[in-house]
Amino acid sequence: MPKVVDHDQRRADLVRAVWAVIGLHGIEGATVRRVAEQAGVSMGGLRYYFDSQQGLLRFAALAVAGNVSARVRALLQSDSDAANRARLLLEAMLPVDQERRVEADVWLAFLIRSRVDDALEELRSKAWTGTRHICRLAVSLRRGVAMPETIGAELPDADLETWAQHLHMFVDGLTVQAVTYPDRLSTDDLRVAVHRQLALVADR
Amino acid sequence: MPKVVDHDQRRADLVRAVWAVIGLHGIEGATVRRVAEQAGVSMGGLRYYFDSQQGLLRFAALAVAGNVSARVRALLQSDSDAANRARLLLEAMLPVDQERRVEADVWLAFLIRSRVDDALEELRSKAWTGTRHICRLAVSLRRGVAMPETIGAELPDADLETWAQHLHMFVDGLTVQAVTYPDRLSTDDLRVAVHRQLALVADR
DNA sequence: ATCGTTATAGCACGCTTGTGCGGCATTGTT
DNA sequence: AACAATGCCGCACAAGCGTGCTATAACGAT
Repeated sequence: MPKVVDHDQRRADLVRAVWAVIGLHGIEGATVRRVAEQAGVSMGGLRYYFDSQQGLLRFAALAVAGNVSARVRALLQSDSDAANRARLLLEAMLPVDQERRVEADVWLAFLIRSRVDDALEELRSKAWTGTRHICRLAVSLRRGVAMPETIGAELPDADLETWAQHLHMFVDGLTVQAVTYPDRLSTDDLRVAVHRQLALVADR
Repeated sequence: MPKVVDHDQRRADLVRAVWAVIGLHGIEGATVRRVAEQAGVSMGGLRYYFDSQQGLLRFAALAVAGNVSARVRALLQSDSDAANRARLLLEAMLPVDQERRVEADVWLAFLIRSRVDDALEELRSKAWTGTRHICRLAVSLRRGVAMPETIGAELPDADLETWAQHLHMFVDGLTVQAVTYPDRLSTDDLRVAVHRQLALVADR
């Protein structure tokens, strides 16, 4: 058996290259050649790990979702007070630092593309369900009611469910603005906005 | 003088073709050939009115902004009660019917692209200013204070300005969700969400 | 009816794209 | 040292792209 490399690690590197390229040139600028160059690999080398461009981009999109998911999972096992956990949950989805802004760039690019690219449809659907679930968790924490256990289950109180819906929209809006107007919405502004929105949820 | 056609009307037709293509295939699918075919024109015929693809797309994007702007202007001269006008102002920016969903598709596609396409930078900047202004108008109407006269001027009351900011994010989030999850957010849902958010602004 | 301007068509070119494929390099095993 | 499996390279090709350009059709003025 010859030369052995860590395939998972290699794929992770290539995915990071995809993110970098999308951050610089948008999703339509994420050509095979450019990704290969960014990764310091030849076209053939890239093709060895991803048999098609669509597969590469799909994998890169799933990796973003995986990042968010991992952060949320880690957070759910922490043990600070409820208000803080609610805030951290939302911030786990948002570009609260410079590195994460690229993540958000990539995410939004894929979300918009998913409207016309069937290969991303499952991702889009799961993204909605996941985000909504996290919003429900945050509302529950802020209101001191039991957190929903199964993903997809609505909150028993219709009013709280509405708050979760509004929080979901607010989060999406924040993402759009952070990505589109990075010079108008600093990471601090973003944090403050989340804090205030959660205060609204708690007050009423 | 020979064959005379209404250039503005012709351009408007071509722009509608651009919108249709973007709605079907996304902005990266908006090739010159496809737009020409959608408009029932040859490539040369299209080129007669737009000397470059970039010019065509840019014009199509500006036309969307023009639509919104026209609706808002018309609304500001109507004379229903304040709460209604506030609601209608926000709805003028949102995809509240099926036809307008395409408009939102196109708009969001351009907004995302503006991050990496310098030709759209001015558009992006003006979009932010305009949207924020409309949000300030809506807040003013709902709170019964004087509406700002100049675009770009912050509301005198810092609390109200914060509400305008949140409304702006909410509107952007609604747009994203209406575009990305049309089957999960009906136009009625959208209207209800706007109504509720404005009620929050009024209540405090 | 003729002319001259304008509107439209469509071909051709150079370029970029994704992908197929044959070959070379690398390295653990024998 | 020799082998063979694995990792990687980079060219070749067809398809699709934006755009330049020339020819033709349409039509108001004369």
